[in-house]
Formats: sequence, C-alpha cells, structure tokens
Amino acid sequence: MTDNSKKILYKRITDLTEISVSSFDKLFEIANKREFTKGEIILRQGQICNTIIFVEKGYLRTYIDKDGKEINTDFTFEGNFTTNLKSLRSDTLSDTSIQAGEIATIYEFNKDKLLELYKVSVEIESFGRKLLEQLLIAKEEHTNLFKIYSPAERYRYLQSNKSEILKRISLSQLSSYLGIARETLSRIRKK
Amino acid sequence: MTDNSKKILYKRITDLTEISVSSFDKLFEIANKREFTKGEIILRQGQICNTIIFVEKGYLRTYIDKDGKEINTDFTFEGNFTTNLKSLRSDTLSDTSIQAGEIATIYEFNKDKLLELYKVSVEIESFGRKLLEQLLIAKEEHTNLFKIYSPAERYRYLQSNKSEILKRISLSQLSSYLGIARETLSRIRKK
DNA sequence: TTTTACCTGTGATAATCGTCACAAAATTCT
DNA sequence: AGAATTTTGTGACGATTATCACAGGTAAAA
Repeated sequence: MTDNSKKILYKRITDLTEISVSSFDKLFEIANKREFTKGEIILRQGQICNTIIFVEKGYLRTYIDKDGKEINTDFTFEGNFTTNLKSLRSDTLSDTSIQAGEIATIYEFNKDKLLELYKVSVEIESFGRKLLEQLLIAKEEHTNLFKIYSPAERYRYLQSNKSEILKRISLSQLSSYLGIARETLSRIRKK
Repeated sequence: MTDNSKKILYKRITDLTEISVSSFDKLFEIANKREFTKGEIILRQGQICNTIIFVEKGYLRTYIDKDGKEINTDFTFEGNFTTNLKSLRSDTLSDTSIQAGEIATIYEFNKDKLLELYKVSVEIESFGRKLLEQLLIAKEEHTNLFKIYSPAERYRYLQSNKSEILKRISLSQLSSYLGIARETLSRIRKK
C-alpha cells in the first residue's frame, strides 16, 4: 500500500473493525476519488443521494435551507464519513445539501455497489454496521446538548469536548449548528 | 408460529429486512422476556448496558439525570427497539436510565449472544445494520427540530408528524424531550 | 495595492422563554 | 367514595435571546 490516500481510509476502517486486505481492496476498488474547491456543492437538496462520502482532506458542511437561510446540521472533517442516510436508504429527495468548506478531497462509495459488497463480504457489512453505531452515538450526544444545556452552555461544551470544531468553523457557520443567533454567539464567546 | 408475542417481533423485523424462519428462530431463542409495572427501572444510570430491548407492550422512557432533574431523551413504544448504544458498545457506564412508562412487556437481547449470531447469520447482522440506519434517521430528524424550529414550532411539528407521542406522553414528560419548560409548553398547547 | 465581499462586534429594543409560587384539575390509591 | 398524589394551568417577573441596524475588521479577489 504505497498510496497515501489509501492509508487514511485504511486507518479509519481498521480503527473501527478488523478487516482483511482483500476486503479492504474490494472496498477501495469501488471508491471514486473527487476534488472540490471551497464552496462547491457535492450533494444538492432535492437530489437523490446515492453515495457514502469519505473525507480525505478538508471538511464538508451539511445544511438545510430554511426560508432562504442555511442551517448547518453537520460538519464532516478529514477521516470521517457522511451522507444523507434518509435519501440514500429510501431513494427520496435529499432535504440537505453538502458543500466543501475548504478545498477538499473525498472518496465516494456508490450505494448499490456497497450493498453488493455487503453480500460478498461479511467484514464489509460488519464495518457498515459499526460505522452506523458510531454515527448514532455521536448524533445522540449532539442532540442531548439541546435538551440539557442552554446556548451558552452548549458553546462551552464544545470548547471542552470538541475544540477541533471551534478552530475550523467560523462563528457564523457555527451559530446555526448550535441553534444560536450569530450575534448571541459572538457575545457568548467574548466572555 | 402460534405465540402472539413472537408475531409482533417477527413483524417488526420483516418490515425492515428479509429474514429466514431459521434465522428468526435463532434470534428468538436468545430473547429474554420480562414484564415491568409502571415506574420500574430497566436500565439504571451508572450501570453497564449489555442488552438491546424490544418493546412488545407499553412504552419506555429514556432519561438523563441533570442536577436531580430528569430530562427525557427518548420514548420507545411497542414494536420498537432501544438501548444505550454508547454503553453497550464500549462497556462504559450508562449516562441514561430506562424506565417503564406503563405496564410493559419487553424482550431483552444480550449483546454478546447477539454478536455471536451476527457471525453465524448474515441475515441477522444485516438486520442489525438496517435497524441502526432507521434509528439514525429518526435521531437526525429529531435533532434538526432543535436547529430549525422554535419551541412552539417544535410542538406543532409533533402535532402534525408524531401525533402518537402527544396522545401517550404527558405534558410534563414531553417538555424536557422538546427542550421547553413545562409551563411554556402548557401555554403553547392552549392555543 | 486597491477593491470587494464576507465575517464579526455592538448597541438598542422587543419578543420569548424560564422560574417561582400557588391554585385547579385529573389521576391513582386505599 | 374519599384521600393522596401527580399533573396541569396561570399570573408575575426577570433573564435570556432574537432581531435589526450598522460599523469595523479581515480575508479574498482583481
């Protein structure tokens, strides 16, 4: 494995599950490498999502359009996966868009090809299941922020537990992700 | 299949995925049926969660204790699954408790036995993956409520899209689930 | 470098929401 | 049925937050 990109993906997967080189190679074979400049759209709201995306470099921003205003629902940094699962699973129109937040390199995995691999390799399906587990745990933690904490407390939670996100995401992008007005977040941060 | 309980579980699984009778039987063999009266604790915060729970009858309430106040993070009605995934996966102490909200009948599936079945039956692992997909989609939808909508709008969203929950969950239990003070929710509802 | 576009800070103000206190209503228990 | 417990409604008030408007700053583009 001389390809450096391949290594990043391999690391991410083996961190999650045991996988043979042959299974990994099968997975890598269906990967479609793509490059984006800042601001480019990877998935557009209203389209059907048919891929799972791995971010090798840069980060992606997932957002919903609400009355012309963009509300960020997720940020995906290098070494992580994202998609619109609802659209992917049921072939319905995606209610979110995914955009490159910086110059980004991604790998796209086609859904149908992936489902074929699930049938062929138990290891790959097992990987799929474990990835979902991890995503669900992260989502639960994020949801609970809104139930347990006030806006100011949510920001402080990120400071203590997810400082990476504060370093990379601008205040105005972060505000909708935390369900706080930009101005309020600016005032919270000043303290 | 004469057992009626068995049918409810069977229906839930076959709604999600194709499964052979023999795989289903393997799953049913490891199921541990238990009954609870209203208010009884099924999983206590601070314990390690090692089962996945299927609700056959009644409903369960999942909550976090915050400074002595209980904040509801989830409700699980009959025909659905719940657990504390973080605790289950990493053998760490659960930060949530799960309690019977009514007289309830549940099936518990031991984690280790389930992992064994995943190895034996591809169908069962596939079921596990699809269940996680569904849970993640539902969680994403719920999270977005907090980012997109105001408290009043969140309540109206439940009215239109999840009316079942309004019928079965009391206002005071619902308020923390929606991140709204009980009094405020009472006033919202009056309109 | 200069221009342009975007991002952040800040004041003023209004709207919303949370908290406290208590009464009324509904439900459960005996 | 009657008592006890829990749930819900409501007023008053204060705290927090959203919104609007605009200025200053920063970064990207020409």
